[in-house]
Amino acid sequence: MANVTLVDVARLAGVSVSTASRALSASPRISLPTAERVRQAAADLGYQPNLQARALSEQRTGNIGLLIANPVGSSVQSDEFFLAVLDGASRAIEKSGLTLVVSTSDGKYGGPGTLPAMVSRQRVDAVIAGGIPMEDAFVRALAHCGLPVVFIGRYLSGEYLNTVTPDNPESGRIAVKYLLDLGHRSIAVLSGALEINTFQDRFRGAESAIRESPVGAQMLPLFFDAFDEPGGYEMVRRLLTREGRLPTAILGLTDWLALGAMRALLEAGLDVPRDVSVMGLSDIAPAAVSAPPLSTVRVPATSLGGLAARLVLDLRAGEVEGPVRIIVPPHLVVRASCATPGRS
Amino acid sequence: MANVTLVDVARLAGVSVSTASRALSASPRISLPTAERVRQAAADLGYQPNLQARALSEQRTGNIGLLIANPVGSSVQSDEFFLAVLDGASRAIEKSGLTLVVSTSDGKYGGPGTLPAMVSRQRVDAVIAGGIPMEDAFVRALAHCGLPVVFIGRYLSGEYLNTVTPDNPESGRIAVKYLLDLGHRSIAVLSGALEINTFQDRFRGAESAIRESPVGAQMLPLFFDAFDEPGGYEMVRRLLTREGRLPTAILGLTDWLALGAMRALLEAGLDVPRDVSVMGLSDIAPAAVSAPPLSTVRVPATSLGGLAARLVLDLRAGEVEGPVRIIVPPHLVVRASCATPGRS
DNA sequence: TTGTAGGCGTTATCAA
DNA sequence: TTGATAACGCCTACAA
Repeated sequence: MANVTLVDVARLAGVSVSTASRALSASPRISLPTAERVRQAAADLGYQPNLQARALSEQRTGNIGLLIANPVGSSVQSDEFFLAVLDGASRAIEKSGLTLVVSTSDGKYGGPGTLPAMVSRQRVDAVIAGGIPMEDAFVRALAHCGLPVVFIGRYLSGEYLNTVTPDNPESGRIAVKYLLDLGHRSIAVLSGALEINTFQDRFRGAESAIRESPVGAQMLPLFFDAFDEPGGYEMVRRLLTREGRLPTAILGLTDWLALGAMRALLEAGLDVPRDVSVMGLSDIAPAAVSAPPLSTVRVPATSLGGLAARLVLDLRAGEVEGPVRIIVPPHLVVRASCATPGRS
Repeated sequence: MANVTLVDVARLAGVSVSTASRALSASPRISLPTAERVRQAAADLGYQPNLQARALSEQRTGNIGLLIANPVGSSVQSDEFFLAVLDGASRAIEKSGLTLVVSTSDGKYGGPGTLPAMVSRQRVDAVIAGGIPMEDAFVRALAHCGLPVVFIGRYLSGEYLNTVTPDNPESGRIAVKYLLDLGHRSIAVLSGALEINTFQDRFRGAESAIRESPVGAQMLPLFFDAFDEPGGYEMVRRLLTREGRLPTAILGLTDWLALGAMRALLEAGLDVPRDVSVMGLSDIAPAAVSAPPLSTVRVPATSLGGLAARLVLDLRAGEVEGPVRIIVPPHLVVRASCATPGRS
């Protein structure tokens, strides 16, 4: 039953190929009885259209590319984040009968002609691109490749791209507000480099929450190149060795940063949350099972994938003009790593 | 430069299309000068073959499917495991000019005709399937779909399938041997259900290491349906409430199991590794940063993906007959969660 | 409403 | 060694 073609269907239904084609594509210029007869024949034969042939004829592949710029082992961003994105995208794309083509990429731009193979070899109609380590030049090149491109969690200031991003400023704000509400007035914020706009946005959100708060509060910003667990650990190690009072709360702009911070604190004999509260941002799996479980702000990865897929599908179909920006709201996840300060 | 076809190349080189085709496919029956001329023309024009057309002509798609049966949020198996597999597969497949098509799947078999869309719609030439929650019936149906299929980490006893699996018995053995060498003589083993052959194999390996050891040692097997972090936690909670001496070491047949065990131990005021040693199996990211960092046995996920891809490519090319079983060796990763017993 | 014919870009067969 | 020519399976004017 593998090689049933439209010719077979047409023959069985006693019509020509073109009629069969029209009947199956629900074209208007067809009589109801013939349409029904063709559909029946197709069903009986177990006909499946050859998508390669259709692609050739329709001048488009029916493939949507997903580019994952997330070198394994970098732990730069949670791996589960991308698997969730992939899951969301996969469902949405399959539902509309298209195919998801995936490629990992280093996200680096090595001059003209260095576009991902799926793009340069014309294997896809549109692409979804995600991953923090994408270089600006790479993003720019990709954005102008001639295909609809939707970026997840990444944008270029001053350029209009199709993007689906978590509301990063809001997530920073939510985190700080929560700490403020608990009564903290001295909060350290652990961030990756501000060149990465995810951090810039989260940081600004955190900052604005402090600024706009009626209660006076102090923020101690700390930056580091590595925004993974060891990075958070290292930052807090340094924090511990310096003079003066410790902040009563530490916010990691990434769960891994927060987890690293917690490790350093615990190792120094401090109690979390009694001595210092620790707050994360992302809600990756380890956050739920750390000791103590990490309070954090959840970024909905599966939604991001699904939304990006639907957007890119609309763009491909020409039903949406673009550029489009979709912003997905985060929400607070309270666990056990934060408490009211000052009981030490 | 998008729509340069072979016709354009042929015209520029002053030859016919068929000659151009042969020249570029490095066919033997071609003169060196013409071949060179054609190649030059192709390069000048930035020619990229239309793979849809090629697929149509060659009667195969040039797509390799990757099926990921790993419902997000189940934390059944580490997500990063599959992202690593994907990364390995993606690299290998792109290197040979083919395309990776990915689909998430629930791994359930709902009767005939329930094969994944990528298979039933003939979008791929071969498939790689991975994921623990795959049902036996699903595996069987997939294995007989008529395409070459390689399973990662999954097999059916009594059936010959193409598989790429970590050496599960060996990993169990390595873990237990390490504990034995440290001097432990009473080891609890935390396992998921033995119906899942991954656990059966790991468990048997652990068992055999105990049995074959010249020193007498006792093993306390514990089983549970959930093999995630809460599962490990729960098992050790129960272990702690019962009579008698505690084992001096606990082996989780999954890192998450071990991490859960560690949490229960720490919560009960016990010290790891002074009071009880804890050992994992997998080496997922959180293992490296738990407190204390988890000693474990590493399962090389990226290699699994790469090997599966190369195997499925060979199968597709008919260069390998099959069924083929590839077994990948694990290795010990020593961190800080295990120590010599009896100093409590 | 239906059928005929041409084209999408490749590869493969068969003469020349 | 090369060049017509015919598939591959589908879609879509255009004609009937």
